[in-house]
Amino acid sequence: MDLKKKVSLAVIRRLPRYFRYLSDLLRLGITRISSKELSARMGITASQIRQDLNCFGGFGQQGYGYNVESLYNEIGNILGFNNKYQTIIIGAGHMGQALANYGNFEKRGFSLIGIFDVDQNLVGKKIKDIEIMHLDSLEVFVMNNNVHIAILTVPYEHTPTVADKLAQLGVRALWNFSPMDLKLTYDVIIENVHLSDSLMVLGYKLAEDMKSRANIK
Amino acid sequence: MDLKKKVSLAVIRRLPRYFRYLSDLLRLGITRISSKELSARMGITASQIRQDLNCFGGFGQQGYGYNVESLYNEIGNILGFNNKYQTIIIGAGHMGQALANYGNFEKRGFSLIGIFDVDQNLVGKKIKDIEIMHLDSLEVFVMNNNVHIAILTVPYEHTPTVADKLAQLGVRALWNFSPMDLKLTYDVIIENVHLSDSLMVLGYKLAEDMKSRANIK
DNA sequence: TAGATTGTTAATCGATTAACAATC
DNA sequence: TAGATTGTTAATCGATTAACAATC
Repeated sequence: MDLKKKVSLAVIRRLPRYFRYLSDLLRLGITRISSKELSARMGITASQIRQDLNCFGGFGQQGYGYNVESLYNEIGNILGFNNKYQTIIIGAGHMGQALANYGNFEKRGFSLIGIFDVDQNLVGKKIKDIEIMHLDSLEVFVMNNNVHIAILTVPYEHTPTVADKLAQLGVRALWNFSPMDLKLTYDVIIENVHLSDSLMVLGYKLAEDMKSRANIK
Repeated sequence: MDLKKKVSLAVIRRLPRYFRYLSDLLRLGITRISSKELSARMGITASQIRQDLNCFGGFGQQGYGYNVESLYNEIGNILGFNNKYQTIIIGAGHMGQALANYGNFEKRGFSLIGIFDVDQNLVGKKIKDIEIMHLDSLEVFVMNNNVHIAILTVPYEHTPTVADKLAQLGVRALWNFSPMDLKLTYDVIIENVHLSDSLMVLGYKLAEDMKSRANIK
């Protein structure tokens, strides 16, 4: 049925970035933009911008460029901002609470409907009008609610167990903050964050930079 | 002086992952591993593993494979875990506090020496023995301390100003959590996290998955 | 109409994978 | 020595960039 070939993940990962730039342009009151201008702003080639966008359709017009607002809406659609995803957070530690408090997810279609933890001191506490529940009530909760996404911010050692349970209960996607690669027997969508990996890469870049500075001297 | 050509960022970004797997093997008491076995565990090709490692040196031995502990140490060295990086956090909101409380960074050489915010209700509060300071004291603090890295968890609109100031004061690297691409006139190392981009990609994957399921039915 | 800029094909570049001689 | 597995070169694959005809 779907004849067009799958868009590569490299392209998909650039979409949120396009969206942000278009959102900025919109705020600046700029109504049209050419791939060349956008290229200069974003620091990528105009060619890549046109290739990327044409994976999804011809949103531009020869001799004119792209209409900022309509392109903004198109990319929003592609990213699925019209969908509504029911989301829960597992692990109400510092990171879990930080994510719960981040308000911007809501307006992209991710609505938080539950937070779980095993710590009795946290259970009952409210974050953004959502009461933290005990992990024991997860099963019943998921069965009674259509949970699309679970955000995993649990300690390292509990990650595989919790992830497997969620998959088993039919949760479709996991946003994983544990520094661990999930290997599930169930078919679930996973997006890893691995913050510590990112910091280590920064450390590497910094070490390289310091080395090259030392060489110049 | 440095004749070997620069290792690509794609390779660097895999190093923390190798390190994690080796750390697991070490914990399991496994002393040697071949690229083939590691390949099976990590889900990447043995060829890629050997190529990656050989960017930095010949750590293996024909007919034997790699010694887990020595490879673990080598990668730790490459990632610069022996270096000590003095780190500060700008923005003591939920995310800033979550990062401050994350203990594992310390053992990778990132030591937290200061936290700053503009909110008077937060100033003076202690996180992990570090007192939150007012942003006004940033300048003096950076001049008196050798700050290598600043972690940026400030609101969107303040990001460019703060980033620029840090760069100007000589901070070498920024770990940026703002959903904004920093463009600095100063020469500073930047590693972006862009959590919301990651969530949007998850949303896209999920939407695709739901579409293909609907088609099968 | 002339100028601008897209959509798209072709060329290039870089990253991944395969193959195999070297060697433990 | 025979078997295993690396380090490294060559082949393949995919992603990025360049070029240009189509067209607004």
